[in-house]
Amino acid sequence: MGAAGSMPSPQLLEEFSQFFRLLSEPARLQLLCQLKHSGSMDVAGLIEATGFSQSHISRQLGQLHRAGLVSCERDGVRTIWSADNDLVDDLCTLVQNRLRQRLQSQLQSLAAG
Amino acid sequence: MGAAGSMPSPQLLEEFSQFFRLLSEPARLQLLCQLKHSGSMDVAGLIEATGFSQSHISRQLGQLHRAGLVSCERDGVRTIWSADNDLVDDLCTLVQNRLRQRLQSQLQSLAAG
DNA sequence: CGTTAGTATGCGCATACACTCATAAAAGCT
DNA sequence: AGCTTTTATGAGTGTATGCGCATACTAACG
Repeated sequence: MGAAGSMPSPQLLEEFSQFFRLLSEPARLQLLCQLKHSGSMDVAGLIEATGFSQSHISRQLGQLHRAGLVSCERDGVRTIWSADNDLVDDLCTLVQNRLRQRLQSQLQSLAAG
Repeated sequence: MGAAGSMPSPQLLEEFSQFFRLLSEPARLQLLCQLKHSGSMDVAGLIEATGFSQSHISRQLGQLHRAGLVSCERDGVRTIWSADNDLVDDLCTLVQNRLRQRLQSQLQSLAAG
């Protein structure tokens, strides 16, 4: 019943949704996880690991970079990318817990019903 | 440098991104926050609060319902909707902290540079 | 039944964006 | 200077989906 916190402003809602949109693309999420997993990689490594095209990877990394989720340093002509923080991991962990919890309750209601 | 956790499976990545996609739409996020804020509402109230069309609200609530983020109970011919858990609030809080932290560091580098 | 009120859905339009190809820009080597 | 390698970007295409209009379904009440 009774309510709780205050409503976020429209601008904040927009920022939230923009951020979540970044994570709503499997390719971007995969790139992020790959960088987390391997520490830091160049684009050739990401092409090898994901099978995506060079231009696709470059664009997705650009978006993640503008959002501050990855950082890069140039090594001569190459660019070495790395994941920048643990936020995405934390978000995924929360979501995964929720998914598990949901499947468990579905399992229970299936057994009970 | 050294790596950390293991890579999520492709299926899990797909589930994560599908979930985040749900939150990547300002309209859905607004509906969720409105329900959190007001406790529970019927569609008429949501139309009033958001200005969206009835069909739009019905569709978005349908998506949120399938994901288990909102629940509904029928009161005669009307349907009363309510937000189902705190996951989205927790996610938004994490993202908001990150946004604030990022702006603060930008502010610092502006003052320093 | 018919009528009315509330909700879900088929259809269409417009826009956003992932993805590719081709090409430009950047950085090193000779 | 050119030549090579690596990354970024302009242009185009196709698909997904937000959103509204109209309509069909569902449930109460006469």
